[in-house]
Amino acid sequence: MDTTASEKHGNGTQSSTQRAYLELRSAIITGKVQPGERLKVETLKETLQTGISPVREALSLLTSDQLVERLDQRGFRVAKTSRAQFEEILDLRCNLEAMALRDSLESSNREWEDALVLAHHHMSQADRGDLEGFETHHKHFHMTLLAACRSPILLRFCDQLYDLNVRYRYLAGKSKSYGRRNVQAEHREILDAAVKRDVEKVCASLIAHYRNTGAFLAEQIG
Amino acid sequence: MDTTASEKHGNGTQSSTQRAYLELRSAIITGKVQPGERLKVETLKETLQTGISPVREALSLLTSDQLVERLDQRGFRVAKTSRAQFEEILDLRCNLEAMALRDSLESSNREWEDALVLAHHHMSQADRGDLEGFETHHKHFHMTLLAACRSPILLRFCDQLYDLNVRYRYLAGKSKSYGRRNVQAEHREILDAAVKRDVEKVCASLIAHYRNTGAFLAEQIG
DNA sequence: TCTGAAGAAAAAATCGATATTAATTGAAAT
DNA sequence: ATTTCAATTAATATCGATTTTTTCTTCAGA
Repeated sequence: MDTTASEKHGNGTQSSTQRAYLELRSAIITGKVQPGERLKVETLKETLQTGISPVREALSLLTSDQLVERLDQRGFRVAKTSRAQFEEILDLRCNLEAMALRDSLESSNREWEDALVLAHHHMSQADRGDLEGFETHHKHFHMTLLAACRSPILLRFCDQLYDLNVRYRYLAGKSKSYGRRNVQAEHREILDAAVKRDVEKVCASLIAHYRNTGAFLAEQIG
Repeated sequence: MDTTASEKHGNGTQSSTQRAYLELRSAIITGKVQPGERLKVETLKETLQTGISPVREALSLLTSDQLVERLDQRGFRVAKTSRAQFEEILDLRCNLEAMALRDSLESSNREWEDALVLAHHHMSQADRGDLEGFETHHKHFHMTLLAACRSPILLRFCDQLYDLNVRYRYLAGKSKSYGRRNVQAEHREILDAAVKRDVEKVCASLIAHYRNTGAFLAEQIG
């Protein structure tokens, strides 16, 4: 029942803008709308069952996430993808997450460790068939790893990069099932090293994990 | 005559949203509106001489730049500042710009070198009294340094961090004039090392430059 | 047949008005 | 005097309509 942050005030309402933003973002990440596809406000208004203003605001927000491109006065379109960008994202993630991870481990405490163990447990029990469901847990595990890092801005960058990357996973992985490699073992290795606070080991394992997945996906993309 | 990217199509028009965005962003960075200050749409509509929609879109865009915060259904306000955030930004800039700089130098060519020399020249000739004018040149020099880097996303992060940082400069530097340290010499050192493609030297000089300025500003902020 | 200009159609951007929601004030009750 | 609740006020969020811009189509002229 992850009803997002906007439930702070207690009431279960969520602004139309927020709803539109989340739904559209999900559609882009999971590939329900194609890279480069034109995003017409009139069409989205129908699809998202809302008015023009929320749609435009959602699109503005997605622009900053680099998931949508704004064209002059010619509307919006889904951001294009490329092999080059995929590799760029991979490299950046390795570098930035390593930074965040070092700091996270350094300032980690018991609650963090507990949260991480749980995140791993939930991920390992998640149904691999349900790609979207599994992704939620997978992201949660990786973000929890970094969560103790004291730089919110860096965490935001990592989060953004994660989403950009997941998009490529959906793009490539629609046919082939995800997880023929021993991803489970890699996650386990990361968890164990993290619990031991073995900084160098965790960083190495995490980067290896990303590069492995990356090499596999790059192959699919072509 | 830096009339932004939206002049692509040749006609000198600029959307209201873009105008509002740039003007408001500048007002926040230069401290014309205070951190934490409420941003009422009705008021901004007057100030920016435009309608509600462009104002709201501009605010959405600024939210992603981390210059504006969105409150539930209670509008927007200027992002708060803090000593902690100032230091966070400083550290991040050192790390990310070093990354970008290494790659930029590696893939640099003659045009890049020429552009850098010019950027430095223009900065050194700019009037120090005109803070805003000088800032334009200063930013241009630092961004040109990184410009050959092949990771657009990383460059975007650096750009964003630069702006977040400049805000603190304005906040601190309104009274005391900027440049009592020998900033000129530091820039010169960076330029020379860059032209020589001495990667380690440039990175060291750049980081020293940031840390010096940072220490000075931190003192002002308190 | 090709080129280019004019007009028509489509879409985006913007505006003003309405509906919702939160903040404030003041009165009543403890 | 203080707290609570209700009514008022203010501001946000949203919508439908209008204006502006771009794109598409058609038709005249070379």
